[in-house]
Amino acid sequence: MSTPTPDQTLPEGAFLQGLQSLRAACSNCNLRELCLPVGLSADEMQRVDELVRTRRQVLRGEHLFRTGDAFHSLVAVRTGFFKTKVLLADGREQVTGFHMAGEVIGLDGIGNERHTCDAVALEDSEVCVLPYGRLAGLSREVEALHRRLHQIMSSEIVREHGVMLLLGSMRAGERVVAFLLNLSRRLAMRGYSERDLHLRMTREELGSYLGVKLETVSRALSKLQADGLLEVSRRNVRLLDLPALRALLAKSE
Amino acid sequence: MSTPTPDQTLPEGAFLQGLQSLRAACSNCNLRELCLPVGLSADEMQRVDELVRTRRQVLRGEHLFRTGDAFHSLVAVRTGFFKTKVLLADGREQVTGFHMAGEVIGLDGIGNERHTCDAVALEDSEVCVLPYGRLAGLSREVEALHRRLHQIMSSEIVREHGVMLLLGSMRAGERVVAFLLNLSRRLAMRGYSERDLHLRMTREELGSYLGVKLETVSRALSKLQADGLLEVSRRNVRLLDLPALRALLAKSE
DNA sequence: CAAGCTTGTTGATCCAAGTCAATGCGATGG
DNA sequence: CCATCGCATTGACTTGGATCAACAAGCTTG
Repeated sequence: MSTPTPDQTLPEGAFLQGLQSLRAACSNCNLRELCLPVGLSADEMQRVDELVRTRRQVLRGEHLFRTGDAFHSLVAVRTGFFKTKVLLADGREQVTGFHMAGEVIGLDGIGNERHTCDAVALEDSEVCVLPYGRLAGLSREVEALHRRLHQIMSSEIVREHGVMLLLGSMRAGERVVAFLLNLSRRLAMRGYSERDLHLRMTREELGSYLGVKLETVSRALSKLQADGLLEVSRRNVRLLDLPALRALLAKSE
Repeated sequence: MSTPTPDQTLPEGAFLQGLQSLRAACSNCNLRELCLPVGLSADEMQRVDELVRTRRQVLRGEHLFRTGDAFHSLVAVRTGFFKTKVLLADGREQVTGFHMAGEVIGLDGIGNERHTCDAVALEDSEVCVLPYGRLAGLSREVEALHRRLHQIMSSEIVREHGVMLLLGSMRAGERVVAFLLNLSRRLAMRGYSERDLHLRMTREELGSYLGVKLETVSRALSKLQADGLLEVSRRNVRLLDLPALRALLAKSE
């Protein structure tokens, strides 16, 4: 795996059992600047720690939840990578998002106590389980947490507006570029290179997300490579000319 | 206007000034079973009444808010019809939703205190202004309101998943049918006919929402009419065979 | 009520992306 | 170490929807 892992702090076999609880705390998690506890004071974060006890391992290909599952918890991605997808009656599926460390999934379940989409790990991953009832309860006591929850949901709405714009108004090549730049930005926020991307999904999954066929994704990438804007080798993409890529989106070619 | 108005309870020129506050109350609003106060007890609803004082008239074509505007309030549509849209740098726009009585708009602004889309009235409308700060404050005291706010945001996320499915995985004809059935259901929930629809948007706006061109919308409607599934006359649509229309979506043709 | 908009319909043509098919290439496992 | 399998690429051909264009049908407005 060519990508560095952000999580080197915690030896897998911590020999003091007591360390387990410390291990599952937001307070000393390196994602705390990105994840649920943004905007919380040290005190407040400790109160959140008390309910974020459970971590869960999800292996590549496993479902975190499925459409129809009862909703109990949100989950924050700690390591790894997920896709969420919705299904049409005849089996067609639409990937609605890709989710990485520090992002919260499961918001769709709050409304009617059932999940309305599937979440699948695209690589071996670890998530923090956030029991919704307790989270909601605490958020009525801790204003910053209340705000943060609203903010997370609102941001998800805004993100989806962006996807709708992409699906409804862009051509295939633009969609691919928009996706790559979005991924680049999210990786940069986490301290990774904004130029060297390792795609965690197949061309088919990416195509589903972008509303095009896998061959179209492949051709779009080849075209961008031919134009000298990036290098592709299977799932590794190096963005060679970020300004030019951004310009492709700024004005419609 | 061929559509009945749901609001016949309140004479425009109420002669007792005191009635104004009563007028702007959720407690005696006929939309209370659909709108913000769903799930609230009578007592709780009265507490919400105290912050939902302001109504605002928005004329056809007027903006309720614009991208970049500072965010202060959510708004609940009381009468009328709105579209929300996002813009691309080069001017292309994507309609992200159509909003009718009882629906709450402006959730996109919570995340970063600025609106990220435009909301425009498609007919003369009236909205209830819900000052966000006070709403958030009250929701920390009134648990049912807290739950309801989360539910509204979650439902919006789920709605958008549906639009992504539509934009990413359906063909033009299916998109039009999905839209009509969705509108039909929402009208039925409000006590209107599920068969007689009056579209409030142009073919172009509908096309933008559906990710196709206006001519394609027009052709799809003509095709459905030729097949005997509905009648179209400009903006009036009568659904003649709801089961058949639903079947078009259930299995891919 | 005629002139001029805006909106909607329909036809003819074109092209971006879909479909179908062959090939390549890395990983995995017997 | 070779066979297999899943994933990706590329080419040839097709097609659904876009584009361009003409026209119709309501509305405004003078």
